Amino acid sequence: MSSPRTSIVWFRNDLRLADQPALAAAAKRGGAVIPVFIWAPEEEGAWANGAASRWWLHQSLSDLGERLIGLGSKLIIRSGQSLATLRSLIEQTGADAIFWNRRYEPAIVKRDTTIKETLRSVVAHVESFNGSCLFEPVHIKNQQGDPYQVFTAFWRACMKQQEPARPLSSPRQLPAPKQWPDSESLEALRLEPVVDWATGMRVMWRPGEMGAKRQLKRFTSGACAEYAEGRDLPDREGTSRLSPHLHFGEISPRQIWHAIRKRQGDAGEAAFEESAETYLRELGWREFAHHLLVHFPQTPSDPLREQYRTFPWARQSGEMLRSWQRGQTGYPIVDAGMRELWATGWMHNRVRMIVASFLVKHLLIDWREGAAWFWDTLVDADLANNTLGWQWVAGCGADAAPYFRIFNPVLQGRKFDRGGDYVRKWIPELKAMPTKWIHAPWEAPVAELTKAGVTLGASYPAPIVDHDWARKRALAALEQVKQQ
DNA sequence: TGAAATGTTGGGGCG
DNA sequence: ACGCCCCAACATTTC
Repeated sequence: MSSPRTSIVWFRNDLRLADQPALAAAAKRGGAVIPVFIWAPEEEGAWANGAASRWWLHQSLSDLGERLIGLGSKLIIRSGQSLATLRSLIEQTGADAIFWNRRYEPAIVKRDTTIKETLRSVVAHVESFNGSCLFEPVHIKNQQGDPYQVFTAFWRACMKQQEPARPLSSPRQLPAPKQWPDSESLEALRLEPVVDWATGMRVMWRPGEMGAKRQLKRFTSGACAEYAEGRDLPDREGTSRLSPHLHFGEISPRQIWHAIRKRQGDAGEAAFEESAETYLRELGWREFAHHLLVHFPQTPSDPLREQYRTFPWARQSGEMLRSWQRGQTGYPIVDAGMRELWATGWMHNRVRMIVASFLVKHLLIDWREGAAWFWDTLVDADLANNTLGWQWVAGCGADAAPYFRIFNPVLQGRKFDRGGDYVRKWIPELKAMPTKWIHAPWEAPVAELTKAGVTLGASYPAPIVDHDWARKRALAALEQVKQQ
C-alpha cells in the first residue's frame, strides 16, 4: 500500500516559519507535516535554559503555536528524552521523514549525531539543515585547514565565501495529518516563573516571529544608520536588540543580512554604509562564536589558553560576587548594567563589557561565575556568544583582549553615558546627583551628596574595591600567568 | 572593543 | 630680547 507522505519537523532554536529550512523541506515534500517541540533540558549538558531564557521560550512557543494554527497546522509539544519521543511519534504517525535545523552546542551535537544515526534505520528521510548561521561553522578553515582563532582573519575568510542565500519564504499552509498525535500543554512544561518577576521583560520584549520582524524593521529604519557611534551609548536604543530573537531562531541571520544589504542599496550613502558594515561585523562575531564553540567544545568550562587554567582567582569572594549580581558595587555604571539585566533580562553590550571586566579584573572572580549568572538572567543567553564574550574579557580566549586591558568604570561611564541618564534610569537613588559626580559619587563634596539625598554606604554603597588597588592586583595576577 | 605612565612640544607668563 | 619655568596638549610606551 502507498501510505501518504508524513514529515516531522523537529523545532528547536528555530521558532519561526519564514526562512526555516527544515520546515520548508517538509512543506516541499508534500503530504502531512507534523511540527514538534520536545522539552528535554537534561540533554543540554550543564547548560539547560536559565530562568529568563525559559520565560522567553514559553512566550515564543506560544507564538509559534498560534502561527502554525494560522497555517492550518499546530505545534505538538512533548517533554522527555528526545530520541525516545521522536521514535514514538514516528510510530504513532507513520512518518517517513524527519527534518531539523542544526544546533552547535557540544552536548547537542553529540546527541543529534546519535539521533540521526539511529533514526536513519527507522525512517527513509532524515536530514538536518543550517538554519542559524550565515556560514556553516565547520566549513571555514584557514590555509592549514585549522579553525581560525583571530576574528579579523575569520571574517575575511567568510567574506570570501558565497554570499548567504536569500531567505526562504514561509509556507502558505501546512497539510495536517489525518490524526494529530497527543500534545502536552505548554503550561505543563512549567517554563514560566512561579513568582511573576517578568514584568520588566514583558514591557521591553515581544518574543516570537512577529516581534522579531518588528524589531528588525525598527532597527533597519532607525538606529542602524548611526550604529557605528550609537551602539556604544547605553542610554539610547542604538543597538539592534535582536539577540534573543536570534538565539531562539525567531529570525535568521540570513534574513537580517539581506534586510541590511537592501537598506544599504536604498540609502547609498557612505555614512550608512559604514554603520551597516559595522553591524554586519557584529553578526560576524556571532558566527565566530559558533565557529569556536564547534572547534573548541570544551571552552564553555575551560579557558582556551592553557596558561589560564591555574589563574589565581580571589578566594572567599562570595560576598563580592553577590554585590556584583545585585548591582551594589558602588560603581554606578556597573550597578546600572547589573540592574538593567535583572529587570529586563538584557544588558547593553558596551555595559556587558564593563561589568564583565569589573567582575574578572577588579574583583578577580572567575569568569565562569559571571558566565553562569548571565546564563541564568539573560533572555538572549547563548552558549557560543556567552562563552566567547567572557573568555574575551578574561583574556583567556581566542582573539582575547590582552589581560592588561582593564576598563576604568568611571572613565567608561563618563565616555559612554556622558549625561548620566543611563545611570539615573537604573539607579534611582542617584537620580538627583549632578552629572559631574554621577559616575564617581565618592568624589563629590559632602554638600553635593547631601543635596542629592545620597548617603554613601547607606542609600548607595561606597565602592566595594578601590579602582587603583584593584587594577594593580589584577596586573600582579597577570604576572603569575606570564611566568608560566 | 583601555588606561596610566612617561615623554615631547610649544605657547605664554615672568623676571 | 632672552632664558627660564610651568603646564596643557599631544604622542609614545608600558602595563
